[in-house]
Amino acid sequence: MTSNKIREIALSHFAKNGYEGASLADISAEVGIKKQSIYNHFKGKDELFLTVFRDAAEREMQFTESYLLSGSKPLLKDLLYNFLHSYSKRYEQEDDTRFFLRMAFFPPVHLRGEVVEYSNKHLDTIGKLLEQHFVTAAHAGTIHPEVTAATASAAFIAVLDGMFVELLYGNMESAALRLNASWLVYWRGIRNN
Amino acid sequence: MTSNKIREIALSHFAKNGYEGASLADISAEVGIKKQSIYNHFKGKDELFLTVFRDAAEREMQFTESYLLSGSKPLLKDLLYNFLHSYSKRYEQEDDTRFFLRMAFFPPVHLRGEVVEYSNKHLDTIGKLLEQHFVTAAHAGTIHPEVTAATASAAFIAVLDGMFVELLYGNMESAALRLNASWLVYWRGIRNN
DNA sequence: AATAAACTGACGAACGTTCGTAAGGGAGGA
DNA sequence: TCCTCCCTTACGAACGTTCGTCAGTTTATT
Repeated sequence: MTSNKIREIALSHFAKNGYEGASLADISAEVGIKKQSIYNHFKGKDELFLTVFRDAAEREMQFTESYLLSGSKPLLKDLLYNFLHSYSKRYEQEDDTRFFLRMAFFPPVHLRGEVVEYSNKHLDTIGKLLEQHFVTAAHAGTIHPEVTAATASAAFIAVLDGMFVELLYGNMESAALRLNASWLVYWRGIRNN
Repeated sequence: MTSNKIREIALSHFAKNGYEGASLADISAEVGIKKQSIYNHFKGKDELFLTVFRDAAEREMQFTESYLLSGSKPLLKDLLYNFLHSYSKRYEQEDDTRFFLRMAFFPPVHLRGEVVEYSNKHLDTIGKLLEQHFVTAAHAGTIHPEVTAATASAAFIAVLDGMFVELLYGNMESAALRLNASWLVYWRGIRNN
């Protein structure tokens, strides 16, 4: 399906060059068609972008939920640690995450509203899913009483974002280094004993 | 001086819209001149951008050094905590930091080399300046022996970046909330006792 | 025969850039 | 003081290019 091919390639271009930096000419060239042919599948650049963005947002959401909704209840320590590593691997392999992250930070001005809405939804979901685990862990005494579930959750998302930054800015290796350091300090900071 | 006015306004436009999103027409209009007149002061868009970027990078560097080179040696806890808060306030008030951060993440493709070079220099400087304080603190027994100076430093920069993300993506209030959480967990994670 | 999806061709608008030109001010000599 | 030369800075007009978009036509599939 050409439409899907356009989606895929458009996503990679948006991720790499941003909305303004990505041109329909370049995208269509890589697809192997003329840029005018894109209009057989999408009304215009905006619709193409929003379609691609919504798809990516949904896949991000699904990944998160599939991880944090797990019926099995692993140890908090394992859950969090694996989540960080899975997400970093995901970032490395999937254009989705790079694209989603870049657009969440710097959306095209005239589509800002829609983009921000989806981004917030995603963050809220992560936050709520996490909080459940932290509350459970707090009751079980896994977390030090000085650290509330809300605090542990907020700090964890900060660790996640810090990892994203290093992935965006540095590379896999430097991100792994930072992740190890962040995780060591973070877990020491919230654990009980 | 018109040249400086161009610099200032160009910086704010680059910060808000990115390199491709900022047009010489918009910039010059806000300055109060025609876009052709910019060429009396700069060879072109690239030179304007690089000039502005180098200036911003230098000011960022100066801010960092003035803070972390302080001849007086405050307590590590105070130094770090105040640094985080000062930087968040700086981000709020200065276009410099927003601009620098955005361009470090997503530089214009054809100027990537130069931009990355300056960004790395800045990060290295922060890292080295921090490491000194952490080494000192480690010798003084302020930091828990399980946490090396390098680890504490890397984790702290991650906290800083996490704060940047929330500033970029959220707002001052949400950033303050996250900062409090991150800081509480971080300090618990590295302190001795 | 009908329909989807590719094509060619052209459009106005915006982009960064270059040209020649004119206004203004300071320096130096008559 | 006046005149001239030069330098700076602004301008209008236009450049070639690229942008996203629209209309009409051909090709391929069913």
